[in-house]
Amino acid sequence: MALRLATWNINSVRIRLDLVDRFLDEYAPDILCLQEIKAETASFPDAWFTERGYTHTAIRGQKGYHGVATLSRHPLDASGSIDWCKKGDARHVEAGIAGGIRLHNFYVPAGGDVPDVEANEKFAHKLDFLDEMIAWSGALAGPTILVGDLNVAPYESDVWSHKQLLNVVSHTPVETDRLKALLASHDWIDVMRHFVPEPERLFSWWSYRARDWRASDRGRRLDHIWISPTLAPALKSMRVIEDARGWEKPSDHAPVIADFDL
DNA sequence: ATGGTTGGGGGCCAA
Repeated sequence: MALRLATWNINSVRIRLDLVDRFLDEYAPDILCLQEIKAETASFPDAWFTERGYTHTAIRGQKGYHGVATLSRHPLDASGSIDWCKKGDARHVEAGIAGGIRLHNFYVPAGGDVPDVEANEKFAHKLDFLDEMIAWSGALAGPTILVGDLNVAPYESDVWSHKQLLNVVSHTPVETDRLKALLASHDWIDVMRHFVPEPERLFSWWSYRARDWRASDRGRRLDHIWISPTLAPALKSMRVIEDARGWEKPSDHAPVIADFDL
């Protein structure tokens, strides 16, 4: 059974329904995982998705900030979420998909501007969140897929300039070390890097603040698709849809697609 | 060294 999975930090789902429509038309994922929906669960446009065949949903929204949604053409079961760092934030939702696979959709805290846990409690929260993920991941059993905006670009070629970003939140050693520990904690296969090994450039996010995001190409790989090693034989391909970053009124993140044959 | 842009929600904060 072919299964196409997509993950996309949409930066407000309601303001970007036209872009989502185009993406669904052109790429037809079976499952779409969104982050930063910026809507309460009750104001999520689920009827809009139902009309387009995404009749199974697992949504965790909150007012104004964050929020994740998993939308599927095939049944989802036993959805749930974890209250990371006991903050009550909507940053994670999980559900069962075909083949007994658990799918976890994450929006890891961005961490603010200053990479110092004493001066910046948002950065401390981000590191605590990653530490909780490492402990959780180490205890996982069964086939699992982890996707989402992890807000960390772990490798040198995941950013436009390793040296210039070493002290920039998303690529500091305390963050990249944690992401590598998280990868090791379950022997995760980093699907994007599986198909595009270092040192090839691989980005999924470009700042809104660039004059010309495509020309300057100062991107980072903040979005991820990871799978349990047992799912490796089912993995077929991966694409970053960079074009979508250039669509009208875009998200600052591009969607990432993985294809499986389960 | 700095500022650059976007969205939500309500008169700035988070990214």
